[in-house]
Amino acid sequence: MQALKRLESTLPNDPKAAKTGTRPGGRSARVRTDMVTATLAELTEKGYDQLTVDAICHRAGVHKATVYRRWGGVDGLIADALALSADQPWPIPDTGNVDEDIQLLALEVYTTFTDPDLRTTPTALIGAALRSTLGAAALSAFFTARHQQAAEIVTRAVKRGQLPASVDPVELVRAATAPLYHRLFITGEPLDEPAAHRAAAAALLAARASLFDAAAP
Amino acid sequence: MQALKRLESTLPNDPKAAKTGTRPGGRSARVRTDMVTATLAELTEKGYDQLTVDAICHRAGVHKATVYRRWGGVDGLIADALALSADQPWPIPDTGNVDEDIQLLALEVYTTFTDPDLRTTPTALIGAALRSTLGAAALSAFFTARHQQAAEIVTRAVKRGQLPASVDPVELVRAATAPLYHRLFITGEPLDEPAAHRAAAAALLAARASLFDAAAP
DNA sequence: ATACTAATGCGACGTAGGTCGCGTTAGTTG
DNA sequence: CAACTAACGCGACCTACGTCGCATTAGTAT
Repeated sequence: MQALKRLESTLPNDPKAAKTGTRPGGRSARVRTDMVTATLAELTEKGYDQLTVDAICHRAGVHKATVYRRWGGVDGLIADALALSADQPWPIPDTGNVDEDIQLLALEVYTTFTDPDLRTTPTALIGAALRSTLGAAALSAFFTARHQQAAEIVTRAVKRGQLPASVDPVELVRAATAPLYHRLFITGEPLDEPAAHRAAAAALLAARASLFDAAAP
Repeated sequence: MQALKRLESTLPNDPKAAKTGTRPGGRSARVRTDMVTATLAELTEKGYDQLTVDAICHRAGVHKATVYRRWGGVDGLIADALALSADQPWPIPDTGNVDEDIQLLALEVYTTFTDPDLRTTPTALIGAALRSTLGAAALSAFFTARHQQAAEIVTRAVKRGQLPASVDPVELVRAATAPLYHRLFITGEPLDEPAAHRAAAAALLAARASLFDAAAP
C-alpha cells in the first residue's frame, strides 16, 4: 500500500510542499477537497454501510481510478477527511475558571454529537473511521491533536493556581471527554447532558486528588 | 434483512427453543458453534481486514450459502460470536472491600486486553464488532450484560455500608472501565497498568462525592 | 512560448463477494 | 418405523469492486 505514503505527503494547499518534487498545484488540491467534500456528503446522507466509491466519484466528478491510486479506497478517503478535520482549529473555552472551562468542553462534545443539526456529519465521520485500520490510525492522530489543543485549559489553570502543577493536562482533558465518546461509539448507550456534567466533574475531582499527576502515582 | 430475526431466534442449545416451530436439534446447533469457533479462529489469525466468508466456511466445513442464509454475512457471524461471549458468565471480584473489587475489575479488563496470551481474541472480536452496525448492536448488548453483572460489586458494597445507597451501580462500573476501552478502541493510545488504577480510583472518588447518584444531581 | 511530466481521465478486464433454485440430509412427529 | 419438513449442501450465476495500460490534461521549468 504505497497509497499511505501518498496520503501523508499530499498535504492541503501547503505552500512549502511546492518545493518538493511533487506537484500540489491547483488540480491535485482541487481534486482532494472535492473528493473529501463528496465523501462527507455521501457519508452523511447514506452512512458508511451504503458508502461506495463510485457514488462519491460521480458526485465529485472524479474518476474511480484516481481515487484508488491516491487514497487506496473508501477507507483512505475517510482517513483523509479526518486528517483535514484535525487540522481545523477548534474553540477552546477560556472563562478564567477551570471548572467552568472543563464543563464547557464536555458540553461542547455533548452538543456536537447530540444536536440534530450538528451531529450527523461528525457522528458519521468518527463512526466510519472506527471501521478500518487506516481510519483508526487517523482517528488516533485526530484525538491526539484535539487533546493537546484542549490541554491549554489545564495549563492556564495551573498558572492561575487553580490546579496543582503536577497534574497531567492531557489526562484531565481525556478523562473529561472519554465517557462521552465511550457511550457514543462503544456501548451505544444514550448520551444526555447530565452525563457530560458528571464526566467533567469527576475528572476535575480526580485531578485535584492527584490521581492524574504526570509522575507515577 | 430477515437474517436479523433468524439470528435472534437462533439461540444456543436452548432447551425451551425446542418447543417452538424451529428445529434447534443437533445439527443447527453444531453448525452454529462450528461457525462461531471458526470465525474467532480466523479473526484471531488474520484480523478483520483479511476476514473472508469463504475461509471461515472452509475451516468449519460449512457451505457458503448456509452462512449467508443464517447470518447474512461476516458481520452477523461476529455479532453472534459476541452474543455467545456475552452469555458466558465472568468472574466478578468479591473481596469484601469495594475499593479492592473495583480495582480488580479494572485490572481484569486491563489484563484481558494487554496480556499477550489473552489479548488477541478479545481485542480482535471487539474491534471487529465496532466495524459493522450489526456488530455494534451486539456490542451494546454485550456491555449492558457485563455492566449489570459487575454492578453486583456496588450493590454488595452498599449493603455493607461502604458506599452511599444513592449511587448508581452501573454508572460506577462504567466509569471504572470506560477509560480503558476508550484508549484501546477509540484513541488507540497505549494502555498501562497505572491507567487502570487511575480509572478505578477516579470512579470510586466520584461515586463517594455523589456524582454518580441515581437521581438527577 | 515551448517542452516536459505529474496527475487525471478513460474504458475494458479479472475476480471475489454474494445470490438463487434445486436436490439431499437429518431431526421431528405420529 | 414411516412420513414429513426444516435446514443444509451444491454449483451455477450475477453484480460490483478494484485493477491495468494507455491517452489526455494541466501544472512546471527553461
